[in-house]
Amino acid sequence: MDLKKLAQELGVSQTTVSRALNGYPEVSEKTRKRVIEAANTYGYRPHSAARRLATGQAGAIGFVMTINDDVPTDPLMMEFLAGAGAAAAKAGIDIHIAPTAKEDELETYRRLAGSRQVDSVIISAPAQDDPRIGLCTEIGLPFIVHGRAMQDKIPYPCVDIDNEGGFHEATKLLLNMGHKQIGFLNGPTYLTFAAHREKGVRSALADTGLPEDAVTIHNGAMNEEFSYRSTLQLVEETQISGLLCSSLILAVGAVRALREKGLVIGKDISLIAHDDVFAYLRPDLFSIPLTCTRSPIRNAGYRIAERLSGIKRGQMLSCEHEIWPVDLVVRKSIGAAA
Amino acid sequence: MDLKKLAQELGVSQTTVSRALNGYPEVSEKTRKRVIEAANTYGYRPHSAARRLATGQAGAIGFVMTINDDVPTDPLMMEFLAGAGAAAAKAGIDIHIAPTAKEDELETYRRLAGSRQVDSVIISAPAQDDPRIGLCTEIGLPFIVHGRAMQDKIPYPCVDIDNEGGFHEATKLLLNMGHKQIGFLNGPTYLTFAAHREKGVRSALADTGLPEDAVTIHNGAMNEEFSYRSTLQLVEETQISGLLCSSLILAVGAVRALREKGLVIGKDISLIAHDDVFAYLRPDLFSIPLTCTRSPIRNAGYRIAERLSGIKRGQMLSCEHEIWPVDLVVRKSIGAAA
DNA sequence: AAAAGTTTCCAAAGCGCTTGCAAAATCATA
DNA sequence: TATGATTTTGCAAGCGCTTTGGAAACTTTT
Repeated sequence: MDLKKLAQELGVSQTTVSRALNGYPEVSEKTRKRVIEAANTYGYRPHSAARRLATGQAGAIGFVMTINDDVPTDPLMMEFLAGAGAAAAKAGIDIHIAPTAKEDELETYRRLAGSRQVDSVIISAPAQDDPRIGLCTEIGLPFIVHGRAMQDKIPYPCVDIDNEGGFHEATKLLLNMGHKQIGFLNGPTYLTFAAHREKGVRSALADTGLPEDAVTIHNGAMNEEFSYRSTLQLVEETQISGLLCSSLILAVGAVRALREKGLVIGKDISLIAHDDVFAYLRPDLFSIPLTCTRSPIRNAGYRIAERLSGIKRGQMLSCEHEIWPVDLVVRKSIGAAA
Repeated sequence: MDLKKLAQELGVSQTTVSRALNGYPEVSEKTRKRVIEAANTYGYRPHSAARRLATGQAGAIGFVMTINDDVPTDPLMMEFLAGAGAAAAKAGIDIHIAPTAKEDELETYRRLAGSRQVDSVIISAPAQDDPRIGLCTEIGLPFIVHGRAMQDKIPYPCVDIDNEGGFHEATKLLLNMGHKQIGFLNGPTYLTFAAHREKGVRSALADTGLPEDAVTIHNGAMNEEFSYRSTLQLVEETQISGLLCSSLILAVGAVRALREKGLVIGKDISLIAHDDVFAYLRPDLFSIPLTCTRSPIRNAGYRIAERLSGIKRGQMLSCEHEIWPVDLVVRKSIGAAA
């Protein structure tokens, strides 16, 4: 059933049906009702491609997903997408996933824009000076960054959490409890979130008058093995009594290493990790419940899609930086320094 | 830059440009080369909606993602999507994510088909008698089931792993090592994979001449907490010396409970879990490396998208059931019964 | 009752691409 | 060189929707 047939069936023009269905005011309520009813009974659905062609809008938000065989997919991405999807569904638009190899990333954004498959895109996991921001600005593809860049040449809109503040507070908490040497397992510093967190940690040390080498930082892939090895090394080679982890996955590896070394969490070592809120890995269910900085990544996905769903192709967003506070949830994994 | 302009620029007709770019044979190689070069320098990309409208093909595979606030997203979904995405990218088509609340699920499939946004869909996590199979067959929306149904009224194509065989083998292994009482933490039995796995376990018992109550099964949500509680209960109320888990997440909870009870894995209790292969949770990195039935879910995603990417809208697939064997990887978490 | 203003509807022109059919150009054969 | 066969190209008609510019029908005003 297409527009033409439906219009014939009703004995009105296609124009009228289209307007009635799309809520235009110049259709009498009586006609509108009749049209809507008929559309329902016949199960009419506009052909999306036809509508897109006619309106010039894609009705979709793009999400470029980089997949490399050697790099595992991020399980948090699904949480993020669930949030974005919910907001998109509410606005009646779609999430368009564009898988790509890392090296073809920019080309994928170009393709998405050029073929008009999406009206806007989400830029996730931004690097400090991420080329995608420049690219999207240049080609007029509206976007929101999930996270932040660390450049001020090009303004851009973003939604991010206060990584610096969160880790500042977490570090301060450890310091206040008397810890003098701490370890920090973090992501690679070319990613902004990692850089921000490091900044937060360092500023807390400075505030307390501790030297820079009071913290030993390991940067690396955010997986369990990296964290296990790093923790072993930290325990063997330094005198840390506090440990910060940039994710719960890292905390899992740390816990394994600490246990192996016979160290008791919350007593010998105080542990704080960042929790993106992921139902399959809950900090309160660790054998020693974990103190966490906490911010649900699903909410970020929702908010970004929400902001994006209003805007049409070509119309750039206001470059507002929306920074959310990070909660600090205290549980049993921390204690006073010996 | 659109077709028309590009054609003008080259001094040929739109037809010729279109044909050259789409690899039709009736264009001379000389012309084709010229056209392709021009397309590259001008950065021409066909408007996807226009092409879709003209060809009647959507060029996308649909993936309906149910999101309910109370039900967490499945992290494995991302692995699956990574595989599907890779195959889709290879074929030059897209994965179209359609988020939906559980109760609107069927409606979402209808909408996807009606508005022609996709040429085909993936049906994942099928229930024993899943209504989606009937629906898609009825409305002529091509699909492949990831997993299987348990009905034979309607034929359907699927890609699944041999859940029954895998758990049969795993159970047999435990029985051969002398275990007489085993526990089994499984998903809800309305989901086929869970039903199949139970079947495999039971048939192994029967083969060995053990009574039905040699196994105690707990069905529930596949999360860590369910598994933790269930394991505690099993240990307290039964005499099990072997434990099967339907996922690594369940194994995590089981390990926590067992450790808490002071039971040594591989000695007091033998543990086998199913591993969907998920880089963030590796069975070989458990403190006692885990024996597993193993099948990468990413491969399944790849294969399904691959099969789907050839077919065009309306053209149903052959109802082949593609069942993959499941590996049994033995590690230290199992040992002979006392 | 005619003029002016409103409301309701329609015809037709796109949107940018593909493709059936016909025409033009090229080649092969007699 | 003429003729038919073959390769290459172009014209124009869609694909199904939105939307502009009016026309037609109806109300209100004078």
